[in-house]
Amino acid sequence: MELASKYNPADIEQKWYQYWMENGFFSSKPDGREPYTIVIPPPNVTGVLHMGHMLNNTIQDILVRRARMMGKNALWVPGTDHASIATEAKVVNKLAGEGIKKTDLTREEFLGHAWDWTRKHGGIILEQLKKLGASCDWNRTGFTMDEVRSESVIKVFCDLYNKGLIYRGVRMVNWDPKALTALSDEEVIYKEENSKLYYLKYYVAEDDGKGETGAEGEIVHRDAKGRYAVVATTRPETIMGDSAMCINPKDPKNQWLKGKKVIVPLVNRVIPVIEDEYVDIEFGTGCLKVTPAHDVNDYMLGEKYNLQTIDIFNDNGTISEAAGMYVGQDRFDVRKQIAIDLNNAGLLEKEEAYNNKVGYSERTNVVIEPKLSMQWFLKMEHLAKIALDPVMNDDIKFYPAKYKNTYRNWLENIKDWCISRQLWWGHRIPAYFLPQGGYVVAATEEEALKLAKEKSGNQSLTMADLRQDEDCLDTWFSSWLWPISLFDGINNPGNEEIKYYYPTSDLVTGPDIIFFWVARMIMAGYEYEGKMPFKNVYFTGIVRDKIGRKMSKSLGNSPDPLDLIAEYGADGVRMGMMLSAPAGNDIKFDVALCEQGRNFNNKIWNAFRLVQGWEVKDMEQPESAKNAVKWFGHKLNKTIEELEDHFSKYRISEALMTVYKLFWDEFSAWYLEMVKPAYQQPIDKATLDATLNYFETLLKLLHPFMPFITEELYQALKTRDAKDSIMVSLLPKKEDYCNKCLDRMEQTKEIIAGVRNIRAEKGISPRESFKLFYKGELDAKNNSIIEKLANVESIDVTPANGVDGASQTFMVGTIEITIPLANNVNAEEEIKKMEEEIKYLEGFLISVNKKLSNEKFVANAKPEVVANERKKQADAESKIATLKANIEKLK
RNA sequence: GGUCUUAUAGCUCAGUUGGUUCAGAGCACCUGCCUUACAAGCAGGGGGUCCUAGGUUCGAAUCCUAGUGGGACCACCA
Repeated sequence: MELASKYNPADIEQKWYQYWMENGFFSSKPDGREPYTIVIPPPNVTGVLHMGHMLNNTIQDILVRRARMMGKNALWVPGTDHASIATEAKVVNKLAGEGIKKTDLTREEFLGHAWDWTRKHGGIILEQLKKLGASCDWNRTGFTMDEVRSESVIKVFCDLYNKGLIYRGVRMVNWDPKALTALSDEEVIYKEENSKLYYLKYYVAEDDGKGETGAEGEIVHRDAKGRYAVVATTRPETIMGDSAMCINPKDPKNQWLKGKKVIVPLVNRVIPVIEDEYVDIEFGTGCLKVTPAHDVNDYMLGEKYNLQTIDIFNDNGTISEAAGMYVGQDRFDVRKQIAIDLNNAGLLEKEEAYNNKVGYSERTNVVIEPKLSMQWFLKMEHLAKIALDPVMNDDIKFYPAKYKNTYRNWLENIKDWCISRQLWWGHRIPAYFLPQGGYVVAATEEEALKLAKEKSGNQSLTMADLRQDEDCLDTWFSSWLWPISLFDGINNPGNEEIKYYYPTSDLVTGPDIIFFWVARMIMAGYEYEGKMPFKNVYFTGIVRDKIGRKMSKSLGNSPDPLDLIAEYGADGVRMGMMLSAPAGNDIKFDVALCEQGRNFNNKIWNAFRLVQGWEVKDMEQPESAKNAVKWFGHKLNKTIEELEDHFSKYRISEALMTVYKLFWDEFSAWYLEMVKPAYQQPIDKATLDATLNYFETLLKLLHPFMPFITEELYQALKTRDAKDSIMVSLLPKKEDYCNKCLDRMEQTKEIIAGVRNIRAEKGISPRESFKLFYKGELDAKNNSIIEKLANVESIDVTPANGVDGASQTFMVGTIEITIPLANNVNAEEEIKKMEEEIKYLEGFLISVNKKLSNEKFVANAKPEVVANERKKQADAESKIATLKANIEKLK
């Protein structure tokens, strides 16, 4: 059957994925083999595939497919994350579109909608991963909120509570006024912003009207209304919450304010001036307004000096009743308005442009409000301690290692983790409040009731008397158990699966979640399994567009991965991703790389077309083919060795490039040309068999990178058993190879290239054959190959008196090759060329001689280095002599 | 402000303990070819002050110092 000259991936990808699934090649059960385990970083359940996922999952698939083909029991566990805030926000939006407010629904009703949404959109991303070729064991698909995982989360919460590591209290937390929930520190992203610094007048209360000029250095502001202090603030809308003004006691310019009281502008409340060294004398005017309810540092001052805390914001970021003014208006509207009002009242001294950093919610992208509230916290000191050393001493290896620093830095400065969220979509906190106050923590209602009875001494309590905490847990409080909970290690400690698959082998993820997820998994791993959760962590880069911008929806610079797959094939896209993705570096993605991937697929396809068209005949194996077969065997083994080295260092893009060159340059451009019979001529059986075997080996080496085309050709190469597949075949083990043979072939290639070069220069057709002479140590083993590929009719030693007539020479190492050319030589040109080379060699010789005449060099350098220089010297001298002789002859 | 990281061809990057394998690869580019597997191809070719300035050394892309320009993370700025 005639095959198309272009490979069409669409035809086969679906077919083979189906085949793999039907035969259960992805699934794994514990057995006697060495396990190799990866757990997927669970994508958001309602998310869609983006380029970051493509990169991440391609790498995981390459690793797991390779491990499988190395005979390990390879398991890649897929799953999704319930993504508390993100999903809840989506559901709230969707309901809003239908005119339903979350506040109009009961918790149960809302969760009903959320589950509907999850069922509808959940798993789309997993289907997309299948298009990419991901070899996940789909039967094991987990979800952070399914039964097993939920039970694990609750159990762990109770355990940590009972260990005294979880506590509840009022603290200043990051409040998201859109999602209406607290966030952890890690969920706040600080962004540079061009804002304004407002200078507000705080008049001194009970001013005597006269006042004194300040002592030297003091700045005393005074106008018709009296003396005043100036406070610089970026947030004038918070003045309603002011409860003090603070100066640095050592600040000379504000000495006059000591002990005074000042009046909050517009609000007209009188507040004290306090002194604390926290205040930066250099900043603004050295006067700080203290708003304990709305700033972390002010909160500390408030605690220290026992100041009143006035919470002027509602949860949604509007001004509360407590403010007394602007009630119900949005905080940013009020900022604008209050500046106008202050100005009109003569209370705004000036405005300045100012650059500062503002915290935004990672999920909803609204400005975070520091807010005092009652939350649940996990103490981190103990957990940080057990997680630090294993990474620092490389029990768990980071690739690239530079992230060890980042990791240590975070762990050494860690703060307690706020784990409660004022959301419904998530694991509800298993704390139950008693009617008379206090609470109990328990995994089930029954236990809770029992504990409540004990605690209250009231045996007649019923469930109806208990009220479960409304909050749910931070999403990461479930993700951090992922490598354990996927094997049910929390609920069934020491079960067969957790014993076999844990610790997992490699984790592939982005550095952006090193704190959110990686560090916390390590904590949970040691706390609950007493062992690391994974042995190696491969941090991918961020996928950027080709001019370096982060890919984002708003920029519209992110291609749809499925469109790419449709255009270039999954294999082509996988290769495109990997070509540009050294570990840890950001990758600049360019569709041109997918094109390169597609072209490579086509190259493989066409190599197959050639091979499958050969007719075998009972005939002797030509000398050239025999030598080619031997050589390629060595080449293959050497490359396998290189590949193993690259993989051991997680240099995956280099590994790919190595196979790429092996297939394209060595196999297609050289080997196949060497063994290829003339057009429509048959091939001998030995060569054909060897070639088919090599082809199969190459497909195996390529398979982890390009699963689809390799399966297609593996199956087409020869008749296979019913349930055979390349993906469960074994990679060849590295065997010894002969370096001398490899070197010899490199020399052979150079000679062939030299001859081709002369043809190109002189415009001689490849069909015109000629004789070749050489001087020097040429190993004759590959002569038949030279004859074939360079179209040379004979190879002989150059006669002592040279070649008759015109000729052309070139050097390959120390061997001088001469080709007689009847009428094609321009003597002058040749002489000129040779003279140029002599000039270069003489310059080279001078530098070598200089080195060798340097006594210090000869004395200090390693003997082999000196010997090398001597050899260089000798070689250069002999080359010069040869060239000079040739010039003489031409003259 | 602190910590870390990085600078090599037009682009993306390799370059291990300093020394013939040290100035490389892929892509892009230029020239010639529709040569019966492949123009998504074949054969050739050009291209770099290894960021700058010092230093160590017989010898530096490689080690040290400083500077400049990227990048990342952390902290803080009222």
